[in-house]
Amino acid sequence: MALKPRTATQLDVANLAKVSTATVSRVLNHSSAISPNVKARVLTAIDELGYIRDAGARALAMQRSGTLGAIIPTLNNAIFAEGINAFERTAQELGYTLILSVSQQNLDHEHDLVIKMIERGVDGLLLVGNRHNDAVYRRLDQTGVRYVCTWAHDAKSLSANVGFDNRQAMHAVVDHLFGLGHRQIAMLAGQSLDNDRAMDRITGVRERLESKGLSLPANRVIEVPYSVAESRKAFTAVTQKPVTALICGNDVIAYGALLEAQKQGVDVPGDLSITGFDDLSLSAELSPALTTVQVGAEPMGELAAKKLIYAVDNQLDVESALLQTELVVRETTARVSIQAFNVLR
Amino acid sequence: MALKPRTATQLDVANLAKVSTATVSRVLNHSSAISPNVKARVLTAIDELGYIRDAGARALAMQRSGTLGAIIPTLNNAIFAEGINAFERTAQELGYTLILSVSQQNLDHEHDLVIKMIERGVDGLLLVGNRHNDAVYRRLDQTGVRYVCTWAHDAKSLSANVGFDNRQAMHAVVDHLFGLGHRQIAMLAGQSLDNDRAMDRITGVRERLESKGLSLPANRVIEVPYSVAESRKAFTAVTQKPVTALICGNDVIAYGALLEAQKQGVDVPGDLSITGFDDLSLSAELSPALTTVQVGAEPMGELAAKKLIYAVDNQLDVESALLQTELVVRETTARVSIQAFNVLR
DNA sequence: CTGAAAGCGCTAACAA
DNA sequence: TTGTTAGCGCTTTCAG
Repeated sequence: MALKPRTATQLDVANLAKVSTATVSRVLNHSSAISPNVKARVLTAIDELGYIRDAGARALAMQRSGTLGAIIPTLNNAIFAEGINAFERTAQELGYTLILSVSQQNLDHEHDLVIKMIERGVDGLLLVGNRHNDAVYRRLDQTGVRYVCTWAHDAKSLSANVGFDNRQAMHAVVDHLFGLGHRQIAMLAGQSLDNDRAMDRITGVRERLESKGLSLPANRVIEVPYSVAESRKAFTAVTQKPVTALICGNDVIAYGALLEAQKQGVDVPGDLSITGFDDLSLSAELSPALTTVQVGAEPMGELAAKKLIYAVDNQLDVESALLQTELVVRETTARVSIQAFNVLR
Repeated sequence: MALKPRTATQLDVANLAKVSTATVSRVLNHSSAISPNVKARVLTAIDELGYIRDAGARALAMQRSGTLGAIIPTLNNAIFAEGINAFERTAQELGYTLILSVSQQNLDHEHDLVIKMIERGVDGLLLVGNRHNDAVYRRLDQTGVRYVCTWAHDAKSLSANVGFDNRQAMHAVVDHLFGLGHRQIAMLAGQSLDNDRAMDRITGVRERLESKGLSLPANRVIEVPYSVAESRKAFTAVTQKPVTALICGNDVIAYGALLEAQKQGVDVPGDLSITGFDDLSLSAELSPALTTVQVGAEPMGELAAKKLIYAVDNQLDVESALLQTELVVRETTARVSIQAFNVLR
């Protein structure tokens, strides 16, 4: 069966049921009252022909596709996968279909994908972060496609945000470590190029340290890809100077730091405290269990879908929502010890 | 801006450029030779109006959407996320857009999603596994939508398969453990309901054990959801009887077993050998590093996209491909010790 | 090389 | 309650 057979159309159904196509459309859409008799005939005809309607033609006529787009940096990061999983599930429940594209963390590429999404006629679009090419905003405004930026929340943003405040979340981390007596703090951050969330996390750490009279000099922060292996490689360099606490850009990076510390015989949290960000499900299971920031990717994905669809369905602007993060203190952070872990180890 | 502004159409471009819509279509599709002068006028008009074409209308006219569908059990499993990430990337590179739906591991739900995919006019469809409702196969044949079943390979399957042999992969695991002297083997499997891959892995273990004169009685295999926490809970029960080796349905389950063993003071691999399945990137980093089966989700996703698109573009049947899995022996498996780990621990 | 016109499958007035 | 008739925005013969 290499040739695409011509499938039944509404017209075929109409002919078989001896009604007009308009009537078929009506029973399919429950749009107006239909006599039981006619309705039954139509339903039978549909069944008999195995008719499946053409959503594309429908969208063309209705000027509404029933699809939502989502453009994310990568799927190879459990936290994005979890958020999109929830977004898709919610969209599905509310009658929408998901079109998904991955930008590979490249904003120019993201722009091209936005155009493609508009071509596809998505009714709403999910984007990650608050940093996008100007052309993206221009196109979105021009076409009136509603969109929501997630994984971040900036009160000053002109776009709708359903997300959390990355900087503030890091403030809580710094406060926690400071309260435990840590003064020698370094950071293993995510790569900030084209990534405002990673940037905000660095900024959050830095500004909070400075507000306490400390600092985060450039040589105390190393940026790495979100990967355990890469994180391990950078661990030694970032702990070269005396360091009692290491703040990681996300949980995956923290796993790398923790595993490498253990391999090098550095006691966590005795010699070194480590924190993560995301609270992946594994983080609670490790030993020592990881102190981290819970971001709630699942509720975020769900809420983003709801807000977006509500706006689309009611022709309103998308509403923002600020989600709260929570510092989850577990076993990788402890009061700084007398003989702090240092370069002499 | 709550109202969707009317956006420029091909007709607007045509008017501004003083040509016919057919010409606009031609320059957009590079379909036939155009005089440089006319082409320039069209391009200018497009730019001036910020024209973006309507893929839906295009699909209706061409009877081809340029989209690929994918229906997967869940995204909350790194291995699926990785496979889909590769599938999407490849589709994108070849000019296709991905429509993604999650079936939540429910075959009836999957059927509904297949119908929706057909409504959307996908040119090709990716499915996971070889077990689907009869109606799914019927609809797919009826409409002529090409599809490929992944994450499994069965030479007897009537559908195209791009995947690996789950049973055979487990044979290698059993052989490995047997070679190390293990005779008391139990299994912490994935849930086999609506999941032929999980089922095949159990079958693979069982048939290989039996071929060696051993057995896998029902009380030696416990099925658990793919979650570290759930796996930990089941660990004690499955190791109740004397057991020297534990085969896990995937890496996540193996993580749970490993962590719980460590917590209970069971030495791995001294007292108990543990194996996983998938070879997630973390598996190589743990200590002890996990012995597992590498399945290559990334090349599989890529190949599935290529095979599917090739078939669509050339009106051919989709070709199957059998991918090889590889047993990666690391540190969680070892020769069975004299005083085997047993119920007396 | 370019234009005119038909039509992809559906919905939405407007009539009846 | 039902049918008729325009399109929705695009591609594609067929002429010229």
